[in-house]
Amino acid sequence: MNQLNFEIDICEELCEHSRLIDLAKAEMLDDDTAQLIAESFKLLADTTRVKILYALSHRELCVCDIAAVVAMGQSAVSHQLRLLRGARMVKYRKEGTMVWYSLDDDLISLLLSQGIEHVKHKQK
Amino acid sequence: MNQLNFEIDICEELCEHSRLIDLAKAEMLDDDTAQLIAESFKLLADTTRVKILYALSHRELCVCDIAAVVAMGQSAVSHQLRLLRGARMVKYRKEGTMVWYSLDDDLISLLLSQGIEHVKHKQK
DNA sequence: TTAATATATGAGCACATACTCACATAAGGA
DNA sequence: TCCTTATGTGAGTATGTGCTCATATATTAA
Repeated sequence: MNQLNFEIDICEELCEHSRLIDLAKAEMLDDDTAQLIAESFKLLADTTRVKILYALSHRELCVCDIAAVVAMGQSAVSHQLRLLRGARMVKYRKEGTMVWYSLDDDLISLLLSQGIEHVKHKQK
Repeated sequence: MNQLNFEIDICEELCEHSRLIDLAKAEMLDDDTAQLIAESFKLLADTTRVKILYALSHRELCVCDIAAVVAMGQSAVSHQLRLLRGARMVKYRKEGTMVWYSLDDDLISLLLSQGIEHVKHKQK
């Protein structure tokens, strides 16, 4: 009688539905995983980086080309590339003084295109 | 002789590769679209919101249940739900004084699971 | 009406982020 | 060697973000 977990969605105590909460808690992502996921999305959550990744999803480009394409300064682009490199979303190869960047894997490109889908869908 | 667009990837002037840049510029997302995409990802770019959306991807929950599951105050959760509502990532229905939230469409859940895939993949 | 409960929201604050500017580094050519 | 070019990075700064706290709103019950 000390357990009151009815199998119905009725407010028990303080509005909380213990059964639903227990279920949801049991399958919840742990803090570290949730944070890693958030950090991945964070890298896709900036206009400049979206443009950079979108450009790279079509072809390899060097830093100053990227700067020209996204219409930002070389320094700003370099800073962003550093973040993307850190998350291994882009890879690069050096050729003399130039550095050519490309996407590190296809999942990024897939995520991006689904973001685009989402936006189109929400615009109706 | 005033056009120097060789079909080779050799640095022409100021390092920029005009042909690549022209191609990339031609297919580049316009500013508004890139910003909408970034704003969508921004909503997935926070640990608390990731947890909320993940919980809602399994079942409908009311506000205080969500608060219990993600271990945050009701106010904090309410603020986050407001953002998610604004982007139509979640929908809700009122039942008395309670409000039940659920995901607005399956694309969000798909995006989330691909974010999770990405993290798993990068962790090797 | 009054009280209780569930949710929403405005203000304030601490912290994160994305630029710019100046300069560092690295590779090539004269 | 010295100079030029391509890229990287630290510092500073303006802006954005996500919480807490207090309070507002809305619904239900007494």
